[in-house]
Amino acid sequence: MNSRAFKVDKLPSIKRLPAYLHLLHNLASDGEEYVSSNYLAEKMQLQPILVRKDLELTRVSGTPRIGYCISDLIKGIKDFLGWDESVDAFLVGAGCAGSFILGNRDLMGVGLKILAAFDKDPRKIGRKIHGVPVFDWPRLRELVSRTRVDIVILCVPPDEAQKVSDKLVAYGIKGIWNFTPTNLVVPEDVVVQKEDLASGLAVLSVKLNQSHSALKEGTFP
Amino acid sequence: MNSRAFKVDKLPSIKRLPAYLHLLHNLASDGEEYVSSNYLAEKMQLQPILVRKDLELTRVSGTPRIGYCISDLIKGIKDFLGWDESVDAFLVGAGCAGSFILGNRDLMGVGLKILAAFDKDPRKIGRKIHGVPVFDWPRLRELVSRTRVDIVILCVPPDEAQKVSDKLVAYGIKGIWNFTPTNLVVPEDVVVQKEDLASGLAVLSVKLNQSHSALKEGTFP
DNA sequence: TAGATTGTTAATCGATTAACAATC
DNA sequence: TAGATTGTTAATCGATTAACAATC
Repeated sequence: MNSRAFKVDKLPSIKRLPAYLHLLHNLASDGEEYVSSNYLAEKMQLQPILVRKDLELTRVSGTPRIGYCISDLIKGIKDFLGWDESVDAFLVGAGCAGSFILGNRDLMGVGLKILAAFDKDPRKIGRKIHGVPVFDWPRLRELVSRTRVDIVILCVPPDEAQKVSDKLVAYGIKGIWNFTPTNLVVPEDVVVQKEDLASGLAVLSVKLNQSHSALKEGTFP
Repeated sequence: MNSRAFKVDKLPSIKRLPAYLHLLHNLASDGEEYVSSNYLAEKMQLQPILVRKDLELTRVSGTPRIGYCISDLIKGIKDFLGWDESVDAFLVGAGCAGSFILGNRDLMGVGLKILAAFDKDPRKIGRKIHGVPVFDWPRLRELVSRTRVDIVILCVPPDEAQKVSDKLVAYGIKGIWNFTPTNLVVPEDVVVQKEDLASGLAVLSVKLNQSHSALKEGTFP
């Protein structure tokens, strides 16, 4: 049971790495050379010790009194994530979700390069969205086999998601970034990362409710 | 330190609630009345016992041999999240991120109702995006005070995020759903939920790398 | 009744935090 | 040197899992 899901160590730390990367890029473009765990912790609202633990993943070591070398950290994080070279991906379904990703891919710190988008809508085919060409669905098979891309960003309507996923798997795709609310069933050598916006909203809702009632009860500072 | 961040209990469970809700809605529309923790666990790739623990949050109790009453669970989850009535929100910045949310809001299981969007782009103002009217930025202040909305979905460019956030706070907004990569600084009675797409990509990247090397080394089943 | 499923209590596991030594 | 910051080791905390009793 669940042996099929890749057990990855230190998932919470891994999830924080891109945020560190973003801060580090900002610092680097400000001309800074070193950064302390304290600084990163303050910006991200974490404990400094947690930051140091997280950065251990990169195998980069800091210098007491000085901090970590920013360019080393950037390299270290990218290296750890496999973002040293760009991550090539296709986008399937070029609706709102799709163009959201397309519009945000530079925010992801160079990690993501979307080579092509695929859609059924004839009005989109042949055009470009955010600089990425949109192809007709049938061309996906051919392009997958030609280009060695192994991530697909899945942004189709929920009721088509499983069907499309099955095809992607048949074409040899090994990683699916799933933006649909559908729980996909895939073979064990395929990795699915499901993105669920609603869970963020759930957290926000609960926190707001709690802060409201804390206010009412006067337990709030 | 960090006393300012609302400490919320059982965050992982809370994050899973919307996914249960989605499954339950599907089941309900198929005419099902009861569901077992086993079924939900299988769909979401979790252990059944974890599902039962999660559902404890709702205070709904199941019946041995039969399972949980689906409509009770739906009500229980919505109630716990404060989604029994719709969550009213404004969208600030109607770019790609914005229209992504607008396009996906029905997927969130009724939780979210976006009353209005605000943008600086004169071409968008006065039009509707996914049925939501787009207003000029200056009208935000007035509408916030008139409508009792307390969530804003923040989708502006990263370098404007802090400035806009300051204004929102000044207008009395208590919850910000932050889709920018900027680490916002806000007073302690304001809740910020930051959404970071890149962290999902990080997890996917690491899992893919691991599965590749497992394949090479033959450690993969 | 027998068997399936929930719910409770305890055990384990992993993430975060604390304490402090090492080092520049 | 003194002091700031990293890095190590142990402690704590919370989430998940296991075992099993309760119950329909």
